Amino acid sequence: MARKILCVAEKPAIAKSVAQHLSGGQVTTRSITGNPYVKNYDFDFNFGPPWGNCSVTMTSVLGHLTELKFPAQYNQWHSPPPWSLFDAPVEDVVNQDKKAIADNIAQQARYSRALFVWTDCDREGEHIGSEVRRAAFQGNRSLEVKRAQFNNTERAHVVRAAQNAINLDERQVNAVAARIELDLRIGYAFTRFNTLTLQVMGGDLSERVISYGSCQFPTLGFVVDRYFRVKNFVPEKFWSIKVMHLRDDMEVTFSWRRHRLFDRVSVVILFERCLTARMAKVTKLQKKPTSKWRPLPLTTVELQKLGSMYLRMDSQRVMKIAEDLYNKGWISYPRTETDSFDKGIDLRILIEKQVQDNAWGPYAQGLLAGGFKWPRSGRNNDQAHPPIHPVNYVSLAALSGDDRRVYEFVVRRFLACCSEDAKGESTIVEIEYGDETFFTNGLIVLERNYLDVYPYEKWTSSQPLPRFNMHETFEPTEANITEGETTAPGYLTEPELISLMDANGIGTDATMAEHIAKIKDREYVMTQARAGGTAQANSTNGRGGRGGRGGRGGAQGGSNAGNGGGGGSVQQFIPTTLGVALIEGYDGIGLETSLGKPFLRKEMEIKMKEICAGTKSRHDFVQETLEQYREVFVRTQQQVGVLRAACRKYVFGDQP
DNA sequence: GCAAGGTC
Repeated sequence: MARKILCVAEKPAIAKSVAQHLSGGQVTTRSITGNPYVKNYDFDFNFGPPWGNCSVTMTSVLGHLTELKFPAQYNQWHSPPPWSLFDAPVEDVVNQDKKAIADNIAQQARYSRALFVWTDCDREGEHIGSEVRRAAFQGNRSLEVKRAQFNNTERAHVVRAAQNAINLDERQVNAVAARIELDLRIGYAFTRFNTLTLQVMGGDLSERVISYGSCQFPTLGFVVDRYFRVKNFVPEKFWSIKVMHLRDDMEVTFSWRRHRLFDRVSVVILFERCLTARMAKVTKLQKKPTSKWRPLPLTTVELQKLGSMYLRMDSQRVMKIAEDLYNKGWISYPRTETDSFDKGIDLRILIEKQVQDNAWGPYAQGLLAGGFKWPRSGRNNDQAHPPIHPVNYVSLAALSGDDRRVYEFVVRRFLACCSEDAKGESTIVEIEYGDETFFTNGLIVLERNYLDVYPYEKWTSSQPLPRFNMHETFEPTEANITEGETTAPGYLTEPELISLMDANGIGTDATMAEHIAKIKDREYVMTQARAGGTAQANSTNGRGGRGGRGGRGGAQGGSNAGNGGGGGSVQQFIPTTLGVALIEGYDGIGLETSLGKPFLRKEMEIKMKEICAGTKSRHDFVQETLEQYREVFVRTQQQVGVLRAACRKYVFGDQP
């Protein structure tokens, strides 16, 4: 065997399954000294030209290998002063707990011709690849470095990746290197500044760390923003017209096309015209097929949102359980942005494994017997992992409490994805009455399809509608003016917060739950059960004037959550006085790029993409961004009184 | 005593 090649994956599980596939099962496993998780796998593989048949050692890291740090002379908080961290030297060091892993790589590199990087195909993965390269060069400077491109560990795909390796993408490496540097400098500088300038105010502020992070602050900002919208909400009166008609012992309520108006006099005038007209006329009678779309393949963000909505677990708990289920081999990798299945994956085999279950087995059987439909494709693909799906069957009896509920959700969601949409027939009856238009909807659910295996969503037939004829006229049984008042939105719930973070590029699928936990831990926010225990998100905003059958039907792809089991009430986020003071303080500094808003972080994300596209250099990006934050820093220092005033007002309750 | 990002 002429050549030896070293392969390094991002995590042990990938190293193991890639080794299995490439070796065809002929593999020797060795433990390494100093780390219980990482293993070395030895086998032979033919990489094709120019490498040919090689002896391979496949190993892994555990995520990032190195960490960026300030030198020891910057360890004190007071001096050198916080602002010096903007251009202090930084050094890239191997974490103490990763030392053994780096040494293993260096050692294995010593007799290798080439290093093949098998980290995840995303930006962070590319950077981890560069960290691996550095470790390998410690053992062998003349190593050739290649990168395997793969986004799942299906056998043929892995073999193809091994035989078509490319080079590391230095642009992606640079983009991440810049992010790491910026997060470190800015995070440390503002954390020290906040803590030092506010702790001298004493009292409740004297002992705490008042951290700033490019993700934690915008996350807090969302919570505070909603809090003020609730607090400052002024109810507004509105009026509407409701028409009722009794026919064949069925009572129909027609809703007003205008929905509602905020001016009573206008409504009275329009209403009187209706009464004067006396007769209503059917102007539209439409029956049409409608459907409720089956869900998309499951991503991490969606799992976290729905876990909170359907299972009443906070996002950190859901992720912890999902990781557990993954490590035990029941479900696929739980951190993914991908919401479409690769054409290469054999979904039927995965469905077959679920046939043995008592609860959903028969449904899975039905899919195999002809009900199967290839899942919808969403727009997101991280090019690294497939959507979350069950990979092996485990009986619910073998799982405990919350594990059971998460596994069941993942399975049902997967089976629902592979099903037909629910089908129904919707009827719209529209009438003209005076100068106004009113309508009513009817819905008959004809085929439940995916809903049979996915009880988390509800779609039910409405009360039957009596028969109407086109152009017929009739005198409505009753018509009156209804009155209502807009209601305040609720405080932010976890699914809403995750949606906001996702939409604004705050954190990644793997870290969103951590940022939320962090601002709780720092006592910037607290959670509280929503009074009344109603399940739904907010937006009960002004339903006052709507009548009976309105609003049903045709809820395509909407997120109408059923309560889907899992009692308890929704948790909502309320900022503490400190949380409010920080956001209001920073907003009060008067820069449009307040640290409490997501804009700066969003801009960072855009510029990282530019680096990856080759239209911006790492150096320019770092300098520009540091300049932006330095300006915020200087202004904040000058106007530290504003920040302190906000703390006096909220934390100490002083009257301004 | 500080960040965010990987993963166990």
